[in-house]
Amino acid sequence: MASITQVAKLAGVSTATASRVVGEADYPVSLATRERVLAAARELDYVPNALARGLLKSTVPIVGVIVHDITDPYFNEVVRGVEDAANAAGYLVITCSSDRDPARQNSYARLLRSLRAAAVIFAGSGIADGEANLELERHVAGMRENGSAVVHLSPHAGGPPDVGVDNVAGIAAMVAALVELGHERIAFLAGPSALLVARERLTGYRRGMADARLTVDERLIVSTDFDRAGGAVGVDELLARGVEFSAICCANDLLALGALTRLAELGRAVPDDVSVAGFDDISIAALSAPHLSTVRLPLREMGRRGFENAMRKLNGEDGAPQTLPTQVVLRDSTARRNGQ
Amino acid sequence: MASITQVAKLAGVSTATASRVVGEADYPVSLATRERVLAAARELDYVPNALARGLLKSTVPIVGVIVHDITDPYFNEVVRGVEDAANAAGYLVITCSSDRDPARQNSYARLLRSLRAAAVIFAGSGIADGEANLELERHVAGMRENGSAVVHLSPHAGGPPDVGVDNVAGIAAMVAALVELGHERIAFLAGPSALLVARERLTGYRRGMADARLTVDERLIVSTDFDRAGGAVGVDELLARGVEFSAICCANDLLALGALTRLAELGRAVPDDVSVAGFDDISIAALSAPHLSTVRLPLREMGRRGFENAMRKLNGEDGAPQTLPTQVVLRDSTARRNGQ
DNA sequence: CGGCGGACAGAAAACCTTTACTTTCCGACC
DNA sequence: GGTCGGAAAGTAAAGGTTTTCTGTCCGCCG
Repeated sequence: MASITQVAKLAGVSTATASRVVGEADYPVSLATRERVLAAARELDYVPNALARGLLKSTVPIVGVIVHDITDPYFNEVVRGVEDAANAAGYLVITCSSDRDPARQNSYARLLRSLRAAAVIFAGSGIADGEANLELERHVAGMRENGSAVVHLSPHAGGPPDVGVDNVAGIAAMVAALVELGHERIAFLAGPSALLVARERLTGYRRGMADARLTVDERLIVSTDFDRAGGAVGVDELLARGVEFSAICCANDLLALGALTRLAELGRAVPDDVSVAGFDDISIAALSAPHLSTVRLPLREMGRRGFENAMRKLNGEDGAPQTLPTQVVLRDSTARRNGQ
Repeated sequence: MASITQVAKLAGVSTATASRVVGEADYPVSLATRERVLAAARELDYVPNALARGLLKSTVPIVGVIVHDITDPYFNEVVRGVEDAANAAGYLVITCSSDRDPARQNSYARLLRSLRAAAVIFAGSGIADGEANLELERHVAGMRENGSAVVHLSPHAGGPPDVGVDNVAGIAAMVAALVELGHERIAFLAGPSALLVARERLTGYRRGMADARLTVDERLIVSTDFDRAGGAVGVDELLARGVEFSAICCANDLLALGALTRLAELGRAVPDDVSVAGFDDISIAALSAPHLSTVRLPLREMGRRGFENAMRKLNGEDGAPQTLPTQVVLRDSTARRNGQ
């Protein structure tokens, strides 16, 4: 492949001059010379070597996004937001699905570091795992030392996110909406307790119940995986406990969707027998039968802002944390409590 | 950040020796020396610079995947497959959502080229756009010249895919299944005619009809976008044409899902009034109401194989084309024709 | 007419690794 | 004892780019 040396030779100039032309440097080059270089570059189909440039600048226009699973609608929406913003700025996006495995997350962090990615965005929630987090912290420190930006979109071991939402208020608002519909015995499918974001959402549930002066029956809270299967298991567990409830509030949409499926299999009518609410408003939430009531998170916007936040950090600006708004959207999976 | 020079200095050896230890080269290094180097590397938190290494080898362990939209379940499933295989081999994956815009696709190709990515996988279908394809061909040639592998998972301007499915046979099989259920007036939502894969699927429809000795009523074929909105529009168009049909076969699941929604709005019962079939079997196909009958494509497997094919090409092996099997899966959106 | 500054161009260093080529050393063999 | 060979270590070049530092040339001012 053609190098700048070859372009320079063909144009009859030094590599310095050629570099200044193709790199659009702020340096005077006469029009005639410029055109000759451009012509040579076109002729040789010259494409600058990002590795050489990166070696020199010790960073490359790549931003890594570490997610739990790119297949999860929550994450691919966020990634798309990052991509849109990154693309406009000439950056490429590396996606890394860690499957919530701290070891895999660390291995990704190391690869991204070895690549000198300009920024790394952690889209998923932090995991409570002291050992692994120690190594992660080392990598994060290393990236920062190298001048790379590190951005979090969810609560993590090091504190609150750089760009995020108020999970506590969001869930509390949904609980309030459920209470408004006459529900008092509200179950909560909480997700994995090791996930920081799940913990926040559980806190939101407690807060919402407290705000409504309702006491929390601990048997109504069940820890689950953060996917559809978890939703089904959660419903079964609730039923097995034989505890009464008229609504199920879920820590995310996937759980709610799983609950919907299981409830249908069991012949429980939603929303007539029981109301179900999700959280996140992933794209398929409006597609289920019945359409899912949920709390909308500006997922794509979070991705965009995450990238912008990274750029600000790269420019030495302060990248102050931002909290984006959430919004309760009531569709068909919730209804006024039966018998009211 | 620590360089190998610093590691070498700390360990009291030459950079060559240090490199041989950390790079796990096939070269004898005494145990004592090895341990000293390793200790120094650990102490300095040394992470090799992939850019410097890449500059030397003129390739970097990155594979780019160009998709139409990472948010589309079809593509994120494929990407996940690539990622799983790539990850196991120590490669990172760059995803590029082109939104079916040839210009954007080209800009991605150029960036990937400038990065000297080891391989580029085109997951989406080629687009019939002579002008843009010319530039794309230049980029592809440039990559190959650089020793990078280029893999296609869908039909493209240059021919059939390296790893793909038989779209014609797949759709024909679904048409046969519909015929088996007694349907004769089968409509077809064809997707965008500029998309090569959509053309193949249309051919499949014609083939299926011909196999059943049914004549094709051209008014039953409607070109649409390749998303849910397109499915709704397609249904409206069919109705506007006032043409009779008892089943709708769709060129992909998103279309079918959109058709399902629109049909429900219109009060047409599925499958009692009309049967609906999709194609791809994306993860949400089993979630709709009613559950969608469709043709299963081994999406994740295609991603995995795509990566493996790339690796084979990189190793100079022949990366012969593979066709993966498809399978008709009948769920609840199709039924025996009314009145039979 | 001497000198100065601006516009333009080039030479060379630096970024970090890997590896082909040397060099050194030591034991073994004739 | 001299030589050969292999193990272990080192030297230095190369890969492509950007950028600092030097020049050169020309017009203009005093």
